[in-house]
Amino acid sequence: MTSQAHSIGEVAQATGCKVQTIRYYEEIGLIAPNGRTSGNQRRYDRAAIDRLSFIRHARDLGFTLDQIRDLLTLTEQPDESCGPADRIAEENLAEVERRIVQLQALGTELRRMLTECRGGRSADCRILEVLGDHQQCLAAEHGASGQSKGRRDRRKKNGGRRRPPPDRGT
Amino acid sequence: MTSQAHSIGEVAQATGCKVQTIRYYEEIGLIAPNGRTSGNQRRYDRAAIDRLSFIRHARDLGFTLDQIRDLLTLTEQPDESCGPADRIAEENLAEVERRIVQLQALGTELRRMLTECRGGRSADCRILEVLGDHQQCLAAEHGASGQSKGRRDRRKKNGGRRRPPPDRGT
DNA sequence: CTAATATCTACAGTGACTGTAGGTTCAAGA
DNA sequence: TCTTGAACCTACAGTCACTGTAGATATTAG
Repeated sequence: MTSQAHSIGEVAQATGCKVQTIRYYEEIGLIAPNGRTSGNQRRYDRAAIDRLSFIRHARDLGFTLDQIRDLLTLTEQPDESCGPADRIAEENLAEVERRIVQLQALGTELRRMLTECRGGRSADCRILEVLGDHQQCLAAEHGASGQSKGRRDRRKKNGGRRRPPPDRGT
Repeated sequence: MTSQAHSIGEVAQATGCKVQTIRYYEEIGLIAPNGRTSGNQRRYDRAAIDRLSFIRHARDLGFTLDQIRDLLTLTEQPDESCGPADRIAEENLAEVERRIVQLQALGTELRRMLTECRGGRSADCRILEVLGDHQQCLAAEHGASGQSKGRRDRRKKNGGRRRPPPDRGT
């Protein structure tokens, strides 16, 4: 009855999430363990595993964590209309379709570049040439990057250095 | 002077990059200004604008900055074979095609979820049901996509609805 | 009891930027 | 010449959705 108490490792195994990812989801408030052992280790029940499976599946389907948060709220209100869930899925589908169109344009352009350039010197390379001159690009409307913008809370104080400049004399 | 000295703002205008992005590219060693004014402001010539246009175009076509770094090196060695450029483009094309296939599977699944669920209570919602149970998912092989996009406000159910998409324009 | 394994916290790092604070420089108008 | 105010400067934090590390502690099998 009392669904057994699973360790975080078992939950990770069962859901296909990494241990760190589960802890990360906890940090941002998506899931919580039922409790802890006397030695402070997390323990989860069956419901937590289901919740995590839901999250994982939705992530695989391209939902953002914010969208998933909303979907999870909906599952907790079974008598409410599921219109919001519809809307989230629609939003997501529209985004997926936009990205497919974009990627197809990119694919076309890349294939064209590749068929036009087969060997030779860099100076004659169609790839480099096309990249250097957008005029030559057939896919006038390729804007590939899926940028994101969003927020979430606290943590992280970063001072990370990047790869140092290669220091070629310009 | 051969080529006029442009401010970073003019270059941003001309290439469609943001001012910060240009400074960021400088930080990671992709471009550098020709020099600075006595007041320490960056000045660019025509070649820098071309280089930045190249970068921007390649980014739009889905190349990573690391790939772009390699492509730029190639443009500086016009007598070398352009085989490496070919290979980078091929790599990119393969990745693009992989993503298209995945996104198409996602789209199919989302459309199916949406057509099966039209209104009703959350408790009966096919979307939430399918997400909760991977068995019900036709796209058996929708793997960790890593693709996502989204932005919205505040975590934890606030009412804050979406801002207009701040997508970087093309 | 010991050794191996699992878990804990806290933080840095990823890619490709974007945003902010607080100061400085530049160019145009009075 | 002086004064605005826009554009610029640096330095750093923050974004998404994690992943990886270090060093300490807990649990478990033998």
